[in-house]
Amino acid sequence: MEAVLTAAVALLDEAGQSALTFRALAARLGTGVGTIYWYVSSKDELFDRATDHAVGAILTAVEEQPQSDDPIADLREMAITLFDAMMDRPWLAAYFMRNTDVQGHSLRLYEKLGQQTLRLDLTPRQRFHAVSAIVGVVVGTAADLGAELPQEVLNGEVNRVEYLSRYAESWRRLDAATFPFVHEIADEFAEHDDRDQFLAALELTLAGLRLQAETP
Amino acid sequence: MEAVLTAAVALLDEAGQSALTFRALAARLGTGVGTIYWYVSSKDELFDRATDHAVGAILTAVEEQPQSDDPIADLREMAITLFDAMMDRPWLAAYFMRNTDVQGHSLRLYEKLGQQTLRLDLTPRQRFHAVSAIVGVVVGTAADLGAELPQEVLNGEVNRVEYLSRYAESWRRLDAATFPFVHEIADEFAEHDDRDQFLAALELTLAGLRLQAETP
DNA sequence: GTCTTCATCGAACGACGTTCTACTGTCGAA
DNA sequence: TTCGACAGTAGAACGTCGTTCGATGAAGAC
Repeated sequence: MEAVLTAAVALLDEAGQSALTFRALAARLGTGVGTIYWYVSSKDELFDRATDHAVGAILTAVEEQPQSDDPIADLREMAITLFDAMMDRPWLAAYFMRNTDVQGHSLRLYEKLGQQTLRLDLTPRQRFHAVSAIVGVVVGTAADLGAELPQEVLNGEVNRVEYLSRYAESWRRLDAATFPFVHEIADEFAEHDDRDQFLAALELTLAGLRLQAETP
Repeated sequence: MEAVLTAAVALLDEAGQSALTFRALAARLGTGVGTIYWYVSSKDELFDRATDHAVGAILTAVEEQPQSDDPIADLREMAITLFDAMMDRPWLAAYFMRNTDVQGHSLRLYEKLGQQTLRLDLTPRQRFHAVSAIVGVVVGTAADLGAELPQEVLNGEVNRVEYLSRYAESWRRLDAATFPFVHEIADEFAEHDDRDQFLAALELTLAGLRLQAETP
């Protein structure tokens, strides 16, 4: 079981979601496909378990983070740790928190985030919505990343900026009168950093949350 | 071409992403699979075009919305319209804005949102990040919705609350000392409404944005 | 020695995306 | 009228995938 999961994670790390097939996994483990079905009842469950296996490492990293006197700062720190881990493993975003029966680590991580909101002056509902919003920002941004690049991931690192500039240029070619915003944005988009984009979105949510916690 | 797209959208509406196959589409149109490949070069492109086809209707709805004197209120209105459309068609979230070369309507919608930020006192980068964050909240929440229910969608409407309560109960069975947050949340989760959850997340982001636009 | 249980294996099935070749109709040039 | 170019159509065929199933081994219990 343990071996199955680490092999599955290795396949996902090496070549992404599409590389994790029962045949490839069986070949890597030197067994037959039927054997894997003895440990796992479907591909969805395989994904769930592999995801939770990887989340385990994130969880310990989050648990080692020292707690400050500002719950919102702690939430930021946790969200960033989670996001960074998902940048390394874009496939994580697609299955994170999808089935907490199987994903015990994910649930613990969710709990960890939620505990910070317990230190804020909020209603239970507000707390629930706050954590959902934060997880949404992390997973939403990371999920985009995972599916963004079509085939350019196979080539060198340079292709990303080239890919973005090609897009930016096609945007600049649009009529400036009907697309004023896209024009203004094109340069930003060409040089944009996914992590900055995530941090900005997170900051907006956290600012809103702080406001909510401070106003009676 | 037009017929292909409307048939594709119909299939997606009736039974979700997995129902849109080249064979099913061909059968519905009374043609062969090869014919569809004459109009569209891959399944990704089919999804992109079908998505943009559906976004067209959303775009006109958004364009008919009257403009108020508060750009942030207008942003809220647009985001809600987009989200509501995606609740009807959860498959939309997975492909929205994925390839603006093909998705002209999506780009126009993006532009529409961006134009509201032009009325705010922000830097271009802040505008870019703001629109990305808002689209992220909409698409992120809607994407969750689309993949949330495993087989329960096949049955009646009652199964959703049953499904949620089963989860909530398994959460309540956890140790109260190590899972204080999950315990507090369980009731909220059992009765939670996806739209409310989205509105709360949106409100946090918009509050943060308003703060950002007001502080020099 | 036999029974039961845990575990392994890979052939086989059906569905999928995609490719390929053959076919039909239409229409301007000769 | 004939002919070839060309826009569309059609479906068999290929390889890959998730999943199922019955056969097979291994190892302790009685």
